[in-house]
Parts: sequence; C-alpha cells; structure tokens
Amino acid sequence: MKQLKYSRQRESIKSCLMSRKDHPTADAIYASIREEYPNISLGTVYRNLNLLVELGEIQKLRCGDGADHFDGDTSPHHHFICRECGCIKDLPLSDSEKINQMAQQYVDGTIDSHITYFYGVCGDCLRKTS
Amino acid sequence: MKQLKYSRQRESIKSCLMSRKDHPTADAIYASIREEYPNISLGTVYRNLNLLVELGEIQKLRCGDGADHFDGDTSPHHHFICRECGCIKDLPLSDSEKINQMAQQYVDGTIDSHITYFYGVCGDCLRKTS
DNA sequence: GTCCCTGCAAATCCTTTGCACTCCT
DNA sequence: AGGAGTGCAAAGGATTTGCAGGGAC
Repeated sequence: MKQLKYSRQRESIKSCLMSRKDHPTADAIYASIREEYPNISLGTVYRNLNLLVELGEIQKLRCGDGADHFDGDTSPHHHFICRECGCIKDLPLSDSEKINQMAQQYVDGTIDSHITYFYGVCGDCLRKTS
Repeated sequence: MKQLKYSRQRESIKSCLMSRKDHPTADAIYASIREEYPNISLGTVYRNLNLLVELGEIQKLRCGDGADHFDGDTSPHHHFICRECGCIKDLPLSDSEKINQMAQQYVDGTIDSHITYFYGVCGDCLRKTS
C-alpha cells in the first residue's frame, strides 16, 4: 500500500461528505469545496474521492442517472431513488448479513456485500402531482 | 405512444440479447450484431437498446464498471458481480414483493421495484488464485 | 531531498444526437 | 407518400490522466 500524505483538500472533501446527508456527485462536491478552496480542481476532487473509496472511508453509488454519487456513510444501508426528481434517500435495512447468506446458496463464489437500489416516487413528488 | 415500425436491426439486437446468458454491454452487442449486419452503427444499437428498455422488453444494469449492461431477462431477479473479473451472474431471489414492502415503511413515498447488486469473487477467480 | 499531491488541460470512455437518406406500412 | 429507422460523424457529459510545479515529511 502506497504511503499516504496529509492534504487539506482531501480533508475538506471528506468532512464535506461527512457533514451532508444527501449524496452529492463529484461536481456538487467540487462546487461546495470551491467556496473554501477556490483553486481546487475537479481532477483533484475525483482523485481524492476514488482514493477515499479505496480506503473504504466513503461509498460510491451508481443509481442510474449517469453520474456517480458519493455517500459518507459506509455503514450497511440501502437507497431509495425517486424516479421523478432523482433524489436519493437512505434506507435503514437490517439483516444485511442474512441477505448475503441467503444469496450465497445461488452463487459459485463468495459474496461479501450487496447494495440495493429501490425505485419509486418520493412523497414530495407525490404531493406535488396530486 | 409513438408508432413502432419493424426493423431487422432491432429484431437482431433483441434475439441476440435473448439468446445469450451473459449481460453484454452495448459495445459487445454491437460486435455481435456486426457479424450478421456489418453496416449497423453503434448509434443504432444504443437507440434500439434504449427503446427496448422503455418498452420493458429488456433491462439495463449499472453494475459499477462504467458501462451499461443489458439483460434480456426481465423477470425479477438480482445480480452477482465479481470484483476480480467483472463477470455478472443471475441470482434467482424470491420474495421481491415482500422486500419492497419491508422497505416501504422507511420511505415517504411509493416503492415499486428494486435491484440488488451482490459483490464478491466468483468461483472461477477463487480457483485461479489458489 | 524525496515522493506524494495539486492544478491545469488534454485525453478517454461511453452515450447521445443532428442530418440526410432508406425502408416500412 | 409519410414518418420511423438507419448510418455516419460530430457532440456531449462524466471521469481519468500526463505533466510540471508545490507541499508534506
């Protein structure tokens, strides 16, 4: 494993991600960090996000809208994605281990994790339409 | 809904997808169709794949490797993705309705479907390593 | 001083789109 | 004939990468 050096950009990205409850894209994080470090570049944001994902400190989500989203919460949980507005909400699903084991019987290999994406229409959009 | 006309390219894409058990990318499908129709263009492949997804005849998967994969099997089932070789295998998970309902209690809105991606190392890769 | 990290810009990958032409119906 | 579908190539969006300079240790 490569030796890691401190960088305030990385710290800033990490704390930005930890402090928000949404699941921003790289671009949204970029915009946010820019307020504190106007010179930071998008490339740096991507590099650090990928690094943090490798380190297991954050999670990358591909919910289907083309862009990657990032989640500072690495505890096992799932996601609800609204078809209308694209918002992403956390879903505290238990029995993560049990679900992996359940699936295990169908696979030649080893399952160590899973992500579930739930799709539907969120309450806000439901109320807007009606 | 727009009127649909026959096209042999679309038929070919559809039957290609139905006949294979893997989950090819648009590019892989393109390569495969090219054997029969050397002049087909990648744009046409994408256009038809998206059309078929809209019609609900095939399914689009985003498993995390950047490219979209397509699945001719639209019955509710889930997927196992190998971290090593990137292969994707079907997983016959039952209780789909029940899982949606279980998640429903945590969400303000309506859940109508979900996809689960399981991650691990497939048997082939396990055996190769050891 | 060394080596990692950065900003910048160019490059890459995947996917979509505009246009003129072709093929269904 | 009319309009959906096609091939081609250019455009688009998201992400990665090469490089020279800057910062951590």
